[in-house]
Amino acid sequence: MAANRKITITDIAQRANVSISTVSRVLRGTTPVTQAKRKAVLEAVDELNYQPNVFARGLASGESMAVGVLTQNFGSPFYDAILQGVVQGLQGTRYFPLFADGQWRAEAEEQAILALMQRQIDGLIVIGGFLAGDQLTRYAERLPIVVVARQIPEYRENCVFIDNVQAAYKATQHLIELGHRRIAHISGRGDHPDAVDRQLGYTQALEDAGITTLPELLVEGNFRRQSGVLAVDMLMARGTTFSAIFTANDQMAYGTRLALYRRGIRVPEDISLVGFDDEPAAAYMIPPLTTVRQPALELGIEAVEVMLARLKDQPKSPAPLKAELIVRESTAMAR
Amino acid sequence: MAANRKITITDIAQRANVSISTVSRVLRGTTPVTQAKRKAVLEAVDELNYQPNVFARGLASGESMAVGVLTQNFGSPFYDAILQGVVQGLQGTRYFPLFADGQWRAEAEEQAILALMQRQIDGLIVIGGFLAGDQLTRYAERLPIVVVARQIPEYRENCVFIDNVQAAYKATQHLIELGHRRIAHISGRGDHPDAVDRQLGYTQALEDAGITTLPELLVEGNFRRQSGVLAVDMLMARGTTFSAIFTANDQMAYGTRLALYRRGIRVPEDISLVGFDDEPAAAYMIPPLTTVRQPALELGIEAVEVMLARLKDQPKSPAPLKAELIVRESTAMAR
DNA sequence: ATGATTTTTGAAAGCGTTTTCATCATCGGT
DNA sequence: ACCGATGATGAAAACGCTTTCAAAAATCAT
Repeated sequence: MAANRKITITDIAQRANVSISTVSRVLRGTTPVTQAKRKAVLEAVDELNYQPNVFARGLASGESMAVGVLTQNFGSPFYDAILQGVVQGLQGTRYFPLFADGQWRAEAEEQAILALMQRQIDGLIVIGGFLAGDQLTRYAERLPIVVVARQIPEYRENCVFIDNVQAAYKATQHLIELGHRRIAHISGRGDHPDAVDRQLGYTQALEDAGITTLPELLVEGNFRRQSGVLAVDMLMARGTTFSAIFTANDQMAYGTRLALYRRGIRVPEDISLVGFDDEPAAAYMIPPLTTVRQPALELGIEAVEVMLARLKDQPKSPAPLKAELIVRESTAMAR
Repeated sequence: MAANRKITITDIAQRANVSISTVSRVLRGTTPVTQAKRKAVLEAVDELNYQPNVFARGLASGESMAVGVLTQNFGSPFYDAILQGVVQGLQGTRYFPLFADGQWRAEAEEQAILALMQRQIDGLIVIGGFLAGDQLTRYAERLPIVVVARQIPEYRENCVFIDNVQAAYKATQHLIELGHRRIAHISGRGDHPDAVDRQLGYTQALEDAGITTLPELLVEGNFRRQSGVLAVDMLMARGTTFSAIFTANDQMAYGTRLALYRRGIRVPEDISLVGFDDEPAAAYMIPPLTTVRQPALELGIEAVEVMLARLKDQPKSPAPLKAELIVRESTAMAR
């Protein structure tokens, strides 16, 4: 039971009475091998509990059987849900995911990508992020990249995302249908495409309903909880009135909710609140949050599909995924 | 700018006018090399933007410079915080983390470990999990393992964890000091050591205060939000009364909170609630949750330290880390 | 200077696979 | 039976690095 020498392909070859080439062939299934030998090899593999050495394989074949996954931050519920999808999608394939995080900073992101590439990844899945589009397309010349939850115009064929404008439109529309007229919007970081698209959806919905957009009802957040509370402070300081708030993600909705709670403002009686993402926690907010569900898991899975297809040299366009409004208890008719 | 052939150590050697052995030596710093050559090599590396091939390295040296990190579930805030610590701790070292998740199932956990080992990891950090202790020690014969947020008696020297009994004791004591006498406890999975320790702390605190532990105030959850709401249903169905609830983690506290909200029971006016973990979201619960803060980030960082020390063959015992009670607004004096 | 050490260096032998290439066996057609 | 094709197989050459070993160069004591 001690640390007996690592067993290699040579051991298998001897045991099965064939050459190592043959062993390799049955293992990879690249070239036909007679039944008898095939069987002998497989048995030997089984008996000796042989595990091919990934490094030797990678070195010889040039393939790492690894796909890099760049997220922004472990612990962000929405991103993590996508991660889960990726893991799920990769399950059962011969590929292994290598994760790295970009910490919401283009620079860190770039470093992470470099580290992943140094690890010889065969492909890269980028979840969100801030890295400039052209930078990304530059890397894409070196290896297949698919981008999730973000849209890069010049690289559209490999982007898996939902229509943020439309999704935000729906959310706003819901509020309008409930009779709200003065609807505040707490947006995401202005340099983030998702943020601008969601704000656009908000504006359009208002416009289509003949409601003029008021700048004093708009405040820019940064997608984090804390910025939700700050945003409410800001809104209050401005002294404007409003009966509903639409935040560009759930996290900021939680912050908003807390700020309102502190002021004794009830949700949804006094103010209706709608978020964006439908993180698992949204259903447990007090009161449960009305929000736009992004199919995060599905996004992750789809990203893997697209990636695998490209790795197989049979490119496939991402299937369109739709966001859906989930009405819970944080929204009510305007008084 | 096309995909010019990958540059290798040989290119550097030529450019710097030395042998590849010398290049390898300056890169690894294993053997002294004269200033002049060293400089030449470094320049060549820089000019050609050379990146060593990890596979070739791993194959030749037998080291992968990768450490496996087994988590239970991306997306669990507490586990993710530890993950962050690990990432942070690894930053700047030559090691790269390889993540895998065990999905809260011993079987999946084992598979994940196998997959990681196949990737030739130099060490393994296991975060929590259910894999039997002896199983784990068996793997530990093959490569260095350090366990975080879990205590395995026979492997104590490599476990980084906090004293759950004491931490739960503090939480319960806090409730007692506020005048609560009938305190319910929603525990974690009975097969999880953390769960039993926390319950033990709860029982002891009660005992020390001369309060008898009532079985009807105890209900077993599974650490997930949903089980918090189920637990409250259960408690209610039993028809017992209580003025406070201590849940074995924050997630269940959220579920509990929601169940109470649905019944129109106020927190903390009617019932005080305390959680465990202090996930970032706890501060944003309505009302902000009193909870026991586990130093998750620090746990992760410490785990890495211990691992790196072992990898350097200079074993180091984990530093003790303490949990801390964070009093917020979900607890109040008993009426 | 000289020989004995010590340092620095290059050649070459792995590391465990994959894959090309040549060989050998097998097979169908005549 | 015999020839050309076809298929299965093994030998050996990569893959890009580390590391041992021995030679060459530098250093030291005398």
